[in-house]
Amino acid sequence: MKVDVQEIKSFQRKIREFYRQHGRELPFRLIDDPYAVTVSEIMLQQTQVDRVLPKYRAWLKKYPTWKKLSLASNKSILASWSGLGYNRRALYLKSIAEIIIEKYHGVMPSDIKELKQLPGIGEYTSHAILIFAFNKRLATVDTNIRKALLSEFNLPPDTSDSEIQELAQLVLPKTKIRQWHYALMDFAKTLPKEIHLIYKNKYKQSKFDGSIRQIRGEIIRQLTTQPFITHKDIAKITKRTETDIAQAVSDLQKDKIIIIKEDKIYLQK
DNA sequence: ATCCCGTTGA
DNA sequence: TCAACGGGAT
Repeated sequence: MKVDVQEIKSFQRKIREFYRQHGRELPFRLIDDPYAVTVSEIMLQQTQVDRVLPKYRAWLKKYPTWKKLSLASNKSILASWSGLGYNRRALYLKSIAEIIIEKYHGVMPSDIKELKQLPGIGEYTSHAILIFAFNKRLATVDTNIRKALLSEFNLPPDTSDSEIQELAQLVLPKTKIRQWHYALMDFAKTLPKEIHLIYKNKYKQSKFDGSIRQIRGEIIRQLTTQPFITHKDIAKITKRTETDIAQAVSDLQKDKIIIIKEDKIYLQK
């Protein structure tokens, strides 16, 4: 991957100018507290900003620190998460809080390897935390930034993640790394979707109505208002087949979201 | 009906 | 490498 120095400079100017005129001011762009940054980044995984905003504010009010979060019940956490989807993320966040309190004595590590060990934190989020909370000069690539780089440098849609990461590092400015990433993300939003992602139906999801997912959601919703539930209760509420319910329960169990004791279904822990 | 979009585990 | 995970606005 080689890119002309002048090309990099002009790209940087273009992105910076775009940000000066069209950059979004978002609450999680005004803070660098590692806890708040982590909460925002995990909420923002697979989830639009507009959906995250009210939940993010409410979450920080209710659980303002790692310590407070580590002491919260799963029931309370899942209730706060309701509406965001991918409920595993809420439990990941609580696990992270427990690890930070117990293993790191309340201080989030700033080492990439340590960060990636934490549940729910992968390639993108570990880098994002280092950039937004620890002010590191590092690049991170989400699908929007990927789209911006492919488009700007005329790269083929099948360019590998490692190549994109390398390019992102190459075009990284010397300073204001946080703003650079905000700018890239905002700029990328204005670009058309990647054709091959549409072609591969990457955004396609199976119908919600009648899905196992629908039952999963209902079970979790019920468990945020009562201590346990049975297969029979679920059948009555959802009017779904025993097979579908068994599947949903088994999936939730595998995801460590629920546990079963004497035919009763409880939230984990 | 379509759209958004990172991590995990097999 | 790839399926599974999610719900609400439009």
